[in-house]
Amino acid sequence: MLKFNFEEQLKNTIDDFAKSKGIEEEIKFVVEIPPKNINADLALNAAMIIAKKMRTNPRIIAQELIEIIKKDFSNIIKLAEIAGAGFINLHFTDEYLQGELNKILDKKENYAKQENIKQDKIMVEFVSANPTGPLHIGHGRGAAIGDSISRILKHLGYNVVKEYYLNDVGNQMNVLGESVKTRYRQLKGEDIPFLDDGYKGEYIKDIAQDLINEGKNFEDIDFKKESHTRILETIKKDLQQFRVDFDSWFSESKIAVDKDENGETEVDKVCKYLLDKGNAFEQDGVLWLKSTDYGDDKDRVLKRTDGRYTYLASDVAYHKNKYERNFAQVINLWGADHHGYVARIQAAIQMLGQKKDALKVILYQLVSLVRNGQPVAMSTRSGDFVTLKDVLDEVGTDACRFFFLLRASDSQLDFDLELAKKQTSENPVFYVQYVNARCQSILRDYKEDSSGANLSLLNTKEEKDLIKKLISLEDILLICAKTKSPHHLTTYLIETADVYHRFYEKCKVLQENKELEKARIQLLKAVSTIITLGLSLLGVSSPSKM
RNA sequence: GCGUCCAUAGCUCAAUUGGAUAGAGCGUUUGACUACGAAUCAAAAGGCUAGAGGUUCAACUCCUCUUGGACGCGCCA
Repeated sequence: MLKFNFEEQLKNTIDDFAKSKGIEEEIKFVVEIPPKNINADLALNAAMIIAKKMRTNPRIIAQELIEIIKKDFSNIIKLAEIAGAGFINLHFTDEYLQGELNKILDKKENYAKQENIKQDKIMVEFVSANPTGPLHIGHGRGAAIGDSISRILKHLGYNVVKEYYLNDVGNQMNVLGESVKTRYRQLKGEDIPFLDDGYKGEYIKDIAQDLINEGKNFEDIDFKKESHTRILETIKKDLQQFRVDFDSWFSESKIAVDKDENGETEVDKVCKYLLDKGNAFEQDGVLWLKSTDYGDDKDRVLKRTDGRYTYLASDVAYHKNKYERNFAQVINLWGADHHGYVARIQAAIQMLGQKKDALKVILYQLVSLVRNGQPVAMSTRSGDFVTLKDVLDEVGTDACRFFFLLRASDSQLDFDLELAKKQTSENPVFYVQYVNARCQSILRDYKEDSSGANLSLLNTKEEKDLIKKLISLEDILLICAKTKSPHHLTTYLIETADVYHRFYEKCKVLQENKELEKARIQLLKAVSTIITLGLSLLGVSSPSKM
């Protein structure tokens, strides 16, 4: 724990200092891990901010601040120096680094858990693919991101619920049933045309064929129900293979079909509520949501002339339900093709009395499949998309998840199937997993007790760099939580692997000097802990042999 | 036409959300296995951050315009 812990500790010191200079406002300084080309453990920008308010030279302020830091934090900071325009660069004492290393060794897989975190309930809603077909590769990216954010938040100590919203009512389910029914009849030899707007994928025929094989009477088959159930089973199986499990499956029928004692659904009620509050209005036989009041560029239809509700109406009721379940924060993962939807749902939750930031929508860009640098067709003529399962069967869950988590969600992702399968350093998954394999190959043959090793013997540059890298995991997780972006963790693991392999080249672990050997064994244990923990938060395994 | 996101090394992408000399991996070139796993390491080359203005001590990051891409724009879900 480098940055955030230290920021906390410094806050009072800096505020007092600012007050002594006659500044009453809060100083919004940051402590950061400096760019790679800077030789320092942490950098502090407070002097520049204070100097700006005082209209004076930041380097003078920095010098005064340095004296105070040296005095107050001598146990943590061994060197503080001015750099650049007025940055204060800080270097940790060896004792501090060893202490943090010990924390990793003590806490093991519980390292970086936060003790004083707010116990707010957070919901992460993701995938939520319609049960009209198997998950495709795009759903996979959403699943990986949503699941990893949840794992990270959970690890830090938040109370997280992962939910899948199931759009299992509405016309699409009828179309699904009819599609299967038509295929069934065609397979039975009837010469009938397929539906114009039916689902054309091969999986529809597969379901029809299964139903035929089961030999039930045509009249007895509820095609809609059978199709829905079977597809949902497939989705659940795929998610299981992808190591994604949901805490909760929320069916749209709960809010759009189920009625209370007055014969009203949740959708009926929320629309009435919005109408009463003046957030909705009727015009030309249509019920409109006045979303322009909250920044949307058009008002949106809630209820059509034929009396049926739109998808939006369900979604508003669904979000109302989320907040009724006391989620302080709601995170939704949507494919970027739904971006037009953000403004209206943001508008809706504000009408329901929530603050705008009670809902965070993470949009992820679509995935392009590539094989050896050449684009792969994403859908076939028959209407099948490349399914998540196909990709999982080909490259494995580890590689698939890691690749999805490699990039920021708002950048388009090229997924190279051949690269993901490679077992060389070109493939970052193996590069990182190899670290643990190397550690374990030494550790499993080491029979002595290394606890109580003298960690101060770890004093080469490679060893110290490695320790610093390991103990910054906590900061990385906090950054991931703050930005809701797990890719920082992926990048961190690759960097950590890099630092480890460098250490490994330079510092032999097993050797004559038994005291140093012990200390390095302890370091290996810490590396193994951090890599395993980090990968597990991405949902990736870390085998001890590869 | 309107809107959202994007444009960074040959390629794929980072840059801790306004901070220092813009970093990685791959690819390329050159080295390192009679030491714990060479699935590795060391070194080099590679950049006017698409272009033009602006805001400020400080801009890849914020604002305006231009160019080029992806995706939206239904009383579909």
